Amino acid sequence: MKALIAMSGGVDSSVTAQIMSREGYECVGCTMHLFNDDMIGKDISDKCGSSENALDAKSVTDSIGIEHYTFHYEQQFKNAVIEPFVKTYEQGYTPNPCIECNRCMKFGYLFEEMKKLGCACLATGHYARTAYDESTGRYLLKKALDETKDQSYVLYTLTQYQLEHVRFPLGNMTKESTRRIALEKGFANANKSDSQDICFVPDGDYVAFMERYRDKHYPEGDFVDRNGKVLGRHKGYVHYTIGQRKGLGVAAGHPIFVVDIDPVNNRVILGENEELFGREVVANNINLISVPRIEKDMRVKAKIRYRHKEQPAMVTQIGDDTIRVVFDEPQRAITKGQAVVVYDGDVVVGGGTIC
RNA sequence: UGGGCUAUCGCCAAGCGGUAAGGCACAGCACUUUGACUGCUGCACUCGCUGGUUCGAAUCCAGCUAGCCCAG
Repeated sequence: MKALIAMSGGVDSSVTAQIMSREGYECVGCTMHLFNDDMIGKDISDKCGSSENALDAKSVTDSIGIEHYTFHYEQQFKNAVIEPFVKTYEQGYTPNPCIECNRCMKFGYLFEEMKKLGCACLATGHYARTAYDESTGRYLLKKALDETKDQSYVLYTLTQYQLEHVRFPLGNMTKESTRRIALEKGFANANKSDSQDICFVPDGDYVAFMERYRDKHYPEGDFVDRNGKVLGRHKGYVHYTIGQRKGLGVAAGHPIFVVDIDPVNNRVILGENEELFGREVVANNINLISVPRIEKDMRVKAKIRYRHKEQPAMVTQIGDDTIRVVFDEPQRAITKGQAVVVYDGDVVVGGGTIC
């Protein structure tokens, strides 16, 4: 059986290819080329989606002895990930580009390639698991066995069809065992550090990226408190996110945080930490996995950001494309643009974009 | 111009004769396939300036400078 392996050039996806190959799949490795250096304007040599990584991936496929393709998706990536990313910030929200990238690139365009190449499945290096629920006839997305590396949060957009055809060989492994395999196999990238930051913003300065991309400067404005009292000047509202403390440059005598962003008036509202807590989250653009629809209130655990520790909550479907999650305890910095993902034990029920 | 008050790190602020707390901001690191949060570390050989008293002063005294308040 033929399998397409999505390879970023990192350790995880390399080991994924190794495991799939060892399991007897006829593997084809591939790497997506997502952006060009001139677009980034910086050295991106060690980042996902760059040319350098395609070479790392190629060295691994060579050592395993499988084919390797590079797909050029610069335009698709720009339309599907970068543009929405920039637009979301401009709306005063905070995007999670990894989720869009998974939805549109890895499980969108790459899925098309999988079919074109006659592959039965696509394997990626995500730490998550899939399963089939006999009783409901639905494919499930489950947390990784190693919960500290679990990435199911960024995969909540997967459809039944995608779940049926995706493989996550690392889902029941620990990071240590993955790295050990890479070392045993002598992969060139065995000791490469984990990826982090936004792949197309390698220096972390996403605003500088946005200004290059838009060829404009986001104007400065006022920091104000709830009463409109000016507390200082901000560098442009797109620099900030709800709950942010660092980088404000406002010495209030005590820690002060971004509690709201007003893009229309180019104002950033500052306030106390306590003001950041809320119990209710409404999300749209939802994707449900374990059930076709949430018929009645469900007791769940939910996460409102990637590194959020899941919290007990009640989820209700309040529209065809909308859910409401009410946490037992108030959660800090519920941020529009981020995703809320709900879990029933190890199983991802679904998720949506906080609005 | 008379009277009073205050001058300590970028901001706020302890200190009251014994050899510069703390908070905020800032920087670095850790954490991390988003942005944040968080944690750890660092951050005034010096207390507006100049003299004086004292074994020893940011702390007492004098003058100067600056700012604030009251008076005019």
